[in-house]
Amino acid sequence: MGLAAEDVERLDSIIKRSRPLHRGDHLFRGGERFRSLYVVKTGSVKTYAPSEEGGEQVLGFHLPGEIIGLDAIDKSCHACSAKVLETSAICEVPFQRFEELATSIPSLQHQMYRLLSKEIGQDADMLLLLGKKNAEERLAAFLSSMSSRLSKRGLSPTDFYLSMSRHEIGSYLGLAVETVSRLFTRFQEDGLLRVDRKHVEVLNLPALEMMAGSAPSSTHKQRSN
Amino acid sequence: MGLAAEDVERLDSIIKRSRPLHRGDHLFRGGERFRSLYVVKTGSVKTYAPSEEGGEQVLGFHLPGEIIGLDAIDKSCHACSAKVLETSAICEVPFQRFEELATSIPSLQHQMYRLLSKEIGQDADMLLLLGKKNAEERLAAFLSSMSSRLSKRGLSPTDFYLSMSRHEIGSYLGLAVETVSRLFTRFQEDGLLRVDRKHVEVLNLPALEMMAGSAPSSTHKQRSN
DNA sequence: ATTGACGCTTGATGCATGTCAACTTGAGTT
DNA sequence: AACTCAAGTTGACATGCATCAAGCGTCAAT
Repeated sequence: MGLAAEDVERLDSIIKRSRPLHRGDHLFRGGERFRSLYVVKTGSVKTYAPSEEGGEQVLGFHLPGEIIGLDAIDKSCHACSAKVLETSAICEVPFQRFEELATSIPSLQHQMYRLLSKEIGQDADMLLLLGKKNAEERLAAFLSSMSSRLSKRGLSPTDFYLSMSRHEIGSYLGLAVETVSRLFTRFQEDGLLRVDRKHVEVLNLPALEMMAGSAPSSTHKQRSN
Repeated sequence: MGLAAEDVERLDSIIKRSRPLHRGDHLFRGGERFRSLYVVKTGSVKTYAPSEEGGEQVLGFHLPGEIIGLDAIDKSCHACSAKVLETSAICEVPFQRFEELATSIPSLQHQMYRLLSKEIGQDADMLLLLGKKNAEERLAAFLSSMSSRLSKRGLSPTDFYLSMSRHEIGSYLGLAVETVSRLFTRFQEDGLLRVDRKHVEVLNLPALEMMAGSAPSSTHKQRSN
């Protein structure tokens, strides 16, 4: 991404590779001091805000190639927790060293700005989703997003396993588990998907994307505020 | 904020100050090329995503001291539009120059990371709000936020004018105008506020903050997913 | 194989909030 | 003043989705 080979090497040298982590392991917990960013190599991770009395709000799912912890730079302290959803390989990037390195490599610094900015843009998309879209559009958007993110990594955009539970999907999308379950059933009935537990086959990706693109399916429009 | 006087001067020298802008003026529109960040000096600005057929989703309100345009760094192109809500003084910071400057001032670079990170953290708060909170909690959170942001700038935390319409508040909070209106009325009946058009007096700030802090008021709890 | 726990699905019901409609108010214009 | 128009308020009604409840498949441990 526009870095000299020598710089890539320098960057590589500060990255820590840990042994594979397993389902349920934490990368960090809310309240801990922020030291490193984490990059998913393989597997998947969820970030969530533990709320009082056991409830939790899922803030995001992180697939290979994606970065975790950007929100903690500001306060030098993690506001959320990150938990591994399946056996995963994660790289740790000590932030202070990274920052020193970025100072001497302008193009790295620029990439970092872009990365942070991209995250902000994605959050804005999510805001729009939660603010304006109905249940059906939300799940369609979620599946479209999974599809495109996986295909970016060379995986099938139409055949994949969801490492998160229905409950976690619901929390992420601001829906009840039951609603998510019903929608999976409906999407299958409508010939959009074939679903078996965590295994999803997308049969009609364009239709899903259309649905996600804020075009209510029923003739009845709601939340047009 | 940890910058040498000399560096502050250098930063100052790249900032453009424009004549005051007026209600309805645009800082930029979605699709335009990204060149500068904007800092609100006085007044207020809203950012919004124009959707097809005239509808718009309000993405944020920006008060004095706050920065606009961070989401556009990634694609070098604005994804949303920014419109001035009242007569305002706005500073323009050409981003390319800023970036060059940051390269030679490590502490400025660090501040920039913090700024971007902070934005991400705030978006996460908003995600939580839209995903989990009911109408009452949302408006309480909105008012608490306005209160604290204004007081940071030395303005009254309990007596202020809202420069945005009820419709815009509704769009921002994912609620219908009517719901917002009813809530203002209810808050007033409950002795939390005194409201007259755009003028708001907060009579019981702690109660508002309590309400916003994801504690459902009615005994009936909902959206505990 | 049995048990238990958990995640998922499905149906029935209720409520919060969206939608529709009518009215009021305030601000600007003539 | 009288008029106009947008913004806000309020009431009546409709509905999408949460909630409650029950049942079922799956998996791990015994």
